[in-house]
Amino acid sequence: MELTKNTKSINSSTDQNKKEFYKYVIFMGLLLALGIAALKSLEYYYFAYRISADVYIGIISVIFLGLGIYLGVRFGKRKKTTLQPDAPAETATVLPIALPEGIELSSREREVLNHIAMGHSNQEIADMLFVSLNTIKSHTNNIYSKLNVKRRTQAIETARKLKIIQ
Amino acid sequence: MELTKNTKSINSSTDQNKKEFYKYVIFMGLLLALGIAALKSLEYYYFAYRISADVYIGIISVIFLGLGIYLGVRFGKRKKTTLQPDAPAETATVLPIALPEGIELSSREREVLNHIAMGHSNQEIADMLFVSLNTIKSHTNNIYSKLNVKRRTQAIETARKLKIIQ
DNA sequence: CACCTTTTCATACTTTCGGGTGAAGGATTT
DNA sequence: AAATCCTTCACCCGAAAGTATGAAAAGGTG
Repeated sequence: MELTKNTKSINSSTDQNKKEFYKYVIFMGLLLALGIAALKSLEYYYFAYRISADVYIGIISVIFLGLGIYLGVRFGKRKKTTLQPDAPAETATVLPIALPEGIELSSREREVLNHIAMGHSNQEIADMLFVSLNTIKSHTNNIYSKLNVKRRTQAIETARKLKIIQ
Repeated sequence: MELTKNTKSINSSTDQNKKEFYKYVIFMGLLLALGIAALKSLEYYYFAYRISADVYIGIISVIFLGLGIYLGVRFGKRKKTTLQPDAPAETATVLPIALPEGIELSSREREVLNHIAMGHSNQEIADMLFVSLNTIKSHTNNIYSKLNVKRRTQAIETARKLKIIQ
């Protein structure tokens, strides 16, 4: 089960990377065109107003330096997110994950689930809702059954993926 | 004891940032000097061998573009190692939400935190990272101390608010 | 090298969580 | 009225999580 999850997330993330790559190729092409246009207009000024050659070269240098830095930062970040094992895997899983049938939490269960996601203990939830600890335990166990999980942290994750909370 | 540890790590990390910053300033200066030298030598060839002006400008553009990309990547990476693992996290943390002093989780702690957020039990995390359960317990307790929480669910909530995860 | 942080691990103890089972009162639907 | 679901509560037991304390090895820094 764990394995299937992993492969799924890997595949989807690869697809996303491809898309991002194409995006960047197009983006770079546009930027390059823009740069050449800027260069040409600069050239116009060069001949029209006779800027010093040094200044001209300096401007070009600065422009391309800035462009390069920008691209570098962009690509650096992209590489970074691609290489990261944790966060991207998770976000990638969010999209293609299957929702387990017509699960419906009751209103009370949703309420308890929200408290769980806020980091409250069962005792705290019981106190806040003016019911007994056992009641909250019942609710939590029902929630776990419906979400098909075994722990409250998993319940938070699953509920988040299913957009039940947040 | 825990507190002292935190403040110490904060100070040292700030110092490290400063040092790294100075390193990069020097590094950039050197690169700039190198770039100018290259430019001048190119200029020499320009006059000596009468390269076409377009080619000359093109070479300059490419050089500075490469330089810029390199610098951009370097800076992007630098930010990554200094602050957080996730690109959006780091940028987002600065802007919107209050960060409780200079909290810095170690890389291993961030790793464990991600596993916690994914709903894994301590035992599962221990198995996945090939360390003992006690080690994970140590990490989790350190995380709780640094995030000033008492439970793993609270840690998830806080980390999410602080954009340390997701 | 000394110092500090990080990462690792251990032991022992307490608290919280989760699983199983059962049940009672209320609301809604059939 | 019977069936069903929701909400409430109880008890017990095992598993997981959390607390406290200590310590040792590895890596980086002055």
